[in-house]
Parts: sequence; structure tokens; C-alpha cells
Amino acid sequence: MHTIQSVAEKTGLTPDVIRIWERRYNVVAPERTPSNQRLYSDDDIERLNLLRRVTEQGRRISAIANLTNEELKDITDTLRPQSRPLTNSNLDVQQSISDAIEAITELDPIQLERILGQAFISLGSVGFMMSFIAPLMDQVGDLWRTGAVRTCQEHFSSAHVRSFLGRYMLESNTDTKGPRLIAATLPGQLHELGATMSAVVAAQIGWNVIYLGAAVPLEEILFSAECKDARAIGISLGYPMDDPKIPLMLEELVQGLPKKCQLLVGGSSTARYSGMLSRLGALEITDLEHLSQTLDSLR
Amino acid sequence: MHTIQSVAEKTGLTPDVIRIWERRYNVVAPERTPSNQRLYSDDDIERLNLLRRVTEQGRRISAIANLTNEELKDITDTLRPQSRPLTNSNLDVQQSISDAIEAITELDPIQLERILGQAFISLGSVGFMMSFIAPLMDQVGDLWRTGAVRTCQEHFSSAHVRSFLGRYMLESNTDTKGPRLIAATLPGQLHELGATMSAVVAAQIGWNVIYLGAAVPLEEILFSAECKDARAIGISLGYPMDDPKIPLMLEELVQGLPKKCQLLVGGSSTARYSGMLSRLGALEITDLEHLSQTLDSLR
DNA sequence: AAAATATGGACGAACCTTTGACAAAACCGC
DNA sequence: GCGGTTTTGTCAAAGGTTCGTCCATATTTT
Repeated sequence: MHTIQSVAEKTGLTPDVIRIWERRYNVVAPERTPSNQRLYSDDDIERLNLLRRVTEQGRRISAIANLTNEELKDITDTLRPQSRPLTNSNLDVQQSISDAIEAITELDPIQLERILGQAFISLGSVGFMMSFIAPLMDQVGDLWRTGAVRTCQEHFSSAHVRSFLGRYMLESNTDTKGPRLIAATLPGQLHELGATMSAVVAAQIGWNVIYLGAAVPLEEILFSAECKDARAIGISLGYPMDDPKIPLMLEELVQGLPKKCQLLVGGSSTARYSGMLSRLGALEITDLEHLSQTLDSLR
Repeated sequence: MHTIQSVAEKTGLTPDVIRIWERRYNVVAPERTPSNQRLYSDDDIERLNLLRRVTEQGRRISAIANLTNEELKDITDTLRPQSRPLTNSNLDVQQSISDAIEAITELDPIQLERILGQAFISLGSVGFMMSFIAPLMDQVGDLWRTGAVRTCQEHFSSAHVRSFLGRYMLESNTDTKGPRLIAATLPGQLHELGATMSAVVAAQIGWNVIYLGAAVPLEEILFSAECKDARAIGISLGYPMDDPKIPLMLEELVQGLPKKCQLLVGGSSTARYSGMLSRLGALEITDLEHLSQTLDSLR
């Protein structure tokens, strides 16, 4: 049994709203303590959560207050797939990025989580990664190189953002029948955020993503592509940018490529291999939108 | 048998609170000396610790005082979907681990996700990590060393499990007021799964975890501990086990430790530094259950 | 003697409840 | 599009409850 306060925290509603919904629409009927304080059951919490979700989708509380939990679930399910520019809310992206950087320098995981969650909701997954995560991590990287951000702060932000994205990678990677993409970074490349973002985008548009993480040996990338009959391999190139082995590795990758498997290369240091990539028949990915289009044309 | 003062230290409650909880809610019934002073058993301490955790999660003591220890444990496991008719029953852990290994060799993310999710639900978060993830990753590591599992399969499993756990790390790390733990691995140590599991456990029992990820330079670990006023630093030691720098790094860590900050070291290769750790005043963590107890006694 | 402990009482901060009012947003008839 | 109406979240006031803390006093341990 939960008090109204803890129910508020678990549902994201305010105690005021919970009470007024009960008073006006009888959405729940919590028990009472001998002294008349409300005590909510787990079922009540689930119902309130459902009601919040449906109201957030634009329905009025008065119109849905007397629906059963089952009917509410149906509504959330049917409206879910319609991807959302829904609240083109007035979120100030640059401000949010600054806030995130502050949370990072403060090493404050709770604050950072709050900011990421908010940005994700108002920008949608692709917009979130393109116009929030990518610039955020670029700025953190720059600040780190100039010494304004310490190594531990940079590590902290990567770890947190990676976990944040990982959640959506797993949740959206559910299509067994979609074409396969292998996502990884090359040996020596430890920053896997670019690869993670690609994986999320690909999974969201129906690809079956096999995510291998950072620093995967070439023959391992090629082996997985071959035995899983991958349609594409996505490689993210970041720092260090000047590794002399990169051209050799790219060449080796292309030579070992299974039939019908396309090599995609993206990331901040892709530009300097531009010529070589097109010569090899690999595709240079400029951003996540471009990735999304390219994948669509490959499937 | 323990006096009220030592129980207070072991539970983080004040003697006043312990007495008033007994007076008002009969939460424990300690024995008495002939002269009427309270004598607490280990069971009493465990119960008081559980009660503290649950009250810190926002429930009122009056609402939970008459629950059994089992019920309290269920509540503490915030991430476990309530009700556990499945517990221990129809899940063959060893079989599930084998299934997971098969999904890993098949590089099948969807199947792997399904198996992990199922095990998580039936085992609860701590049981899941202790009796499922830990042995699973041990077995994968062994198979990799003997060549039965390829590098790409090992990478794939780490990446997937890391994302899976990362989700719960973020979701349960919500307590701003809890004591702080810095979780990381040392330079040269790239396997961060142990650190991630520690972070999840600590967050679940009300600590405020700052997760820095793998391969964090010593001065960065110390800096974060200092500026966030951490109560403890958790270091996970795994492969490579024979790195000669490890003793030096541990020593340097202890010397730079802020006041009131305890160094905790866990992981598969901890045993060989056992003597040195106790000499330095660091604590050796044998498993996640032990970690949970140690953190309780440190707060 | 000094430090801990026991008991019961008292207090204040935080929290909860009900009622009513109000402004912004959404809706509707035109 | 535009006024009038309804819906809806928020706030305030006034009074009750919960719970940790503190105090006074007596007893025990060190």
C-alpha cells in the first residue's frame, strides 16, 4: 500500500491531480487509513499510469475516466506506433544541452537522466540523437580536449548516454525478419557512441541489428556478417582520427565483404577517407538522417 | 548479540529511532539483559536494515511495520514486477544459461533479450545478477579462452548484457540523498560488467551511484570521490589478472583516498590481492550479496 | 565520574484532507 | 474566425496526522 506522495512519484502526476481526478471522476477508490488518509494499491498505480499516458496523448480525462484498464491499454497500444512529432514543444535545445553539460560537470546522474529523458520525449528518437546527443557529445569532446572538462566527467557522460541509448536499442530491436546490420567500431576505436546511435536508428526503421560494440577485430566483423548473412556493416570512425591503420583496415574489410553486403562508414573522421571510400565502393554516411535513407534504399 | 549503539551503526538508524519504532510499531522484539538493556540478534539487524531501505524509498514506517522480512525484500527489489509465483519454480537456471549461450553463439539479439528478460523476472534483480549473469559471463569467458566462442560472440554478449543492466542502473539510481558510491574499473581493465552489476545493487539499496565506466585514470577516480564527497569507491578487478601495475594502482588509490571514503574491491581476480587489500585497509568484496551487506554497514 | 541506556512525554516539520476559487486551455455553436 | 461555456490543473486556507527528534529523569555500564 502506498501513500499519495509515493504514488505521485511513481506515476508522474501531482498529488493534487490524483485527488481531483478521484473527486471529479472517481478514477480510483483507494482504501483509507483509520485516520482517513488514502492508501493506494499496485493496481491503482497501474491504472493511474495508464490514465496519464492516455491523457498525454491528447484525450481528456473526463472522456476516459470510466474506461476499464483493458480499454486504456488498447488506446496506448494503438496510438503508440504513430511516431511522434507530437508535442513540438518549445524545448530550447541549446539550453537543454547546456543544462546537460552542467549536470555532467557536476557528475549528477539523476539530473542528467532527467534532462535526457525530457529531450527524448520532446524530440523523438531520431531528432533526439541528431540534434541533442550528437552535438552534446561533440561539445563534451571539445571541452575535454581544451581541458575544461575532466576525463572523469567525459567518462561519466559516455557511460550514462550509452546506457540511455542502450535501452532503446534493445527495446526497438525486435524484428526478426528485417534485413541485418552489423554495427561496430574498428580496433583502436574505443568510442562506441556513434555505433550505438546507428544501431538505434536502424532498429527503429525495422532492421535486425547485431551490435558488437567497440574495438572489434576485422575478421570477427567479417565472420559475423558472413554467418548471419548481413545486408550491411556499419562502422563508426571517431578519435583517434589519425590512426595510420584505418585505411588498411577499411581496405581489408571491403575485400573480405560477403556478397550483397554493403559497407557503411560514418562518424566524425569519415571525411578524410572520403575519396578512398568511394573508390572501394563503401558508402560514406554523413549523419543519422542520411543513414536512415541509405538503409531504406538497401533493404 | 548486539547493543543498541552497535545496531545503530550497522543500520544507519539512530538509537532513538530504533526505540521508537519498537515502542510504536513493535518492529522488533529484542531480548533484554537482566538489567533490562536491549540485546539485538542478527535477524533483528537484517530486519531493521530492510525497514530502513523501504522507508527511504518513500513508504511510511507505519504502513510497513507489520510486513514480514520476505515481503520487505520484495518491496526493496523495486525493479521486480510484483508478485512472484514464478520464483524458483518453473525456471531451470542452468538450462536458461545454456539457452543464453546458444543465443550468443547464434548472435541472436532478440532471442538473447527474451531469455534475459525472463530470467530477470523470475529471479529478481539481485538473484538475476548473482546466479544468472555472473555465471553466464564466466562461462562465456571460459569458452572464449578455449576457442569455443569467437571474439565477436563474446563482444556481442558483453554489449548486450551491458545495455540490459544499464537500463536498470539508470532506473534505480534515483536517490539524491543516499550516500555516494563511485563505481569504475582501473586503467587497463576493459571489462566493466562487474562494475555495472555493483552499481545496480548499490542503487537498489538506496545509494547514489556515480558510474564512471571502464579504464578510468586513478586521479580521475580520486577527483570524483573528493569533489562529490563519496562514502565509498567500488573497483572491479577482472582480466587481465596479472597486470603488474594493479598493486601499485591500489596503493596509490588508498593513499589518495579522501577522508571517510572506503575503498571496495571486487571481481574475479580479487583473491590474489587479498593480503595487500586488508593491509591497506581496503575491503575485499566476495559477491554481490556481500557488497549489499558491506554497503549497509558503511552508510 | 562519565558515558550509555531506558522510559515516557512533548514538540515541530512534513505530510495529508477537504473545500472552494481561479485562470488557462479546450470545446462548441454560430 | 469568434464569443460563450466547459474542462482541467493549480493554488490556498484551515485543520488533522505522522514521525523523527529532543528533553527530563532514572538506571546501568565502563
